[in-house]
Amino acid sequence: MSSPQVRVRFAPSPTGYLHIGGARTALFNWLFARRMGGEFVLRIEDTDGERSRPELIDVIFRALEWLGLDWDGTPVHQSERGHLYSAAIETLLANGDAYWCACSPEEVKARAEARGGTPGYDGHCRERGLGPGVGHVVRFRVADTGTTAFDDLIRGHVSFENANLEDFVVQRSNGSPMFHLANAVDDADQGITHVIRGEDLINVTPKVLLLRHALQAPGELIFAHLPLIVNEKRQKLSKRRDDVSVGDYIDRGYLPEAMVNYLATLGWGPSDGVEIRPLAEIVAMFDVSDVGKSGAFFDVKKLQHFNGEYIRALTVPQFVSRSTRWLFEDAPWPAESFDIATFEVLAPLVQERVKLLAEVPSFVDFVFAAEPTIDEDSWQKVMVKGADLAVAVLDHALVQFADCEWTAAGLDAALFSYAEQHEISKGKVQAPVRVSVTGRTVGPPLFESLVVIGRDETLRRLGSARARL
RNA sequence: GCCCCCAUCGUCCAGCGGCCUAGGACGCCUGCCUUUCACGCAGGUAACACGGGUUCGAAUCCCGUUGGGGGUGCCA
Repeated sequence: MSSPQVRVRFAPSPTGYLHIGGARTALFNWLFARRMGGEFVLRIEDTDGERSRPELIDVIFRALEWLGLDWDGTPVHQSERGHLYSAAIETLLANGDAYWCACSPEEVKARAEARGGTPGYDGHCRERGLGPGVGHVVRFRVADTGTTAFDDLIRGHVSFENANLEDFVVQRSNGSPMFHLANAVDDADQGITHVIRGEDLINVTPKVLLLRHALQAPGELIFAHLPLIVNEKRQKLSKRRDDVSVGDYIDRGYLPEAMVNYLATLGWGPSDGVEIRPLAEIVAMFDVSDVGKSGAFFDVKKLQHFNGEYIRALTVPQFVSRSTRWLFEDAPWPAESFDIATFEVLAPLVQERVKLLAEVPSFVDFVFAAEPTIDEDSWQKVMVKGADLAVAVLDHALVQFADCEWTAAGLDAALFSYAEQHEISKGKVQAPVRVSVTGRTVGPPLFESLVVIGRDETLRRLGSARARL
């Protein structure tokens, strides 16, 4: 009757914000679950009371929601399941699979150095028959011989010599469980079938396997270790040195569709080579065993390209609505001078020019600010080095714009009559007007911009710039 | 040090023994379009780390070397 249901989990630790690596792990778990018609559940791994910051849990949930990775059921918090871990530890102790250890971290380290620098616990308390006590931890007894191995969906057969595994801690001296233990217990308790996680955790897999075996966990857990996402130096992305907070990408105006799509191309790629495509298609094509093995560089330039594509694919109303946040928060103009209807006129022109939503204000600031912000390089190039032409063009525009038809076509005819008369390229002729009115050499199409600004203000800015020459 | 993993253009992916003169995408360069920028379009640049095998045949399989990464916590 019950076909083997697939159930995967994303298990963030609330010691920081959701970062790019975590988002990718969550995404691949989600893709696998949705592809297999299984479940994707969340587990908050907050066994380390000192490092966990409860307030971050909600931040992580919101980032997942932003990405569109919906989860099944109610998230489980390890901090509320202490009894399960305690019971497991009791079992291990009772069966002789674990023992109490009174060695402090300093002692363990000192003995390791005395041995010749090989790190790790030496089994000092293995046969001492110790019981609970202040500063005592519980260690798992790893067999001295044999191997612990597993077949990874991505990496194939991976095996470890037990002799290279130390007797690791399963319960801290403060009584809280270590994550391997909580992990083994929860995966079994929650009926997890597949563990898809970063390769940085591949070395703890034998510990979890040993624990599961000792605890007689039912079924077999299938692992898939994802290649790490790396920085330009090909090192694992780090919160300290790299720009990895998903929240920061939200603030810069990346679209979640673009982020998720891009993340899906890191370590995996559709066989037909079409990278930018709807999530539903990715779900349909996804297969964990097709995931690559080597680290993938997080290329922001390529992410931006994806984002630009997604922005341009938006309808104009969608673009306007998605941009609003950047139009009101920290915008480079007084809030009261902003007018959404005016923005809507320019929106289509801005939409095809930005790669990030956060860039939107810089394309329309000259409309809402009292004065254009003059870009020095632009001014130098057009108004100083090209002063002669600038003077002539501005004088021409000042006259022509005073009574021409105030439409893009009317302005075009009025200004470019100068280009025709003097056989100068339109590009050169429009530059002084653009810099005078918008402050820069680049921006949305000029005449549409002037229409929005209005005749009076355009003439005022033209006159003001002319006076500076 | 020890353990584990990895190795195709600068980057991401395709390639799963012959279809490879190695394909697509980003980036970069050139041109076209054009009132700037951007978009779009047309081109170009550029890779199977090295050495041995296996095979009629290897980017694809095996071994080694080199290089890179990860782990080595009473963090996860």
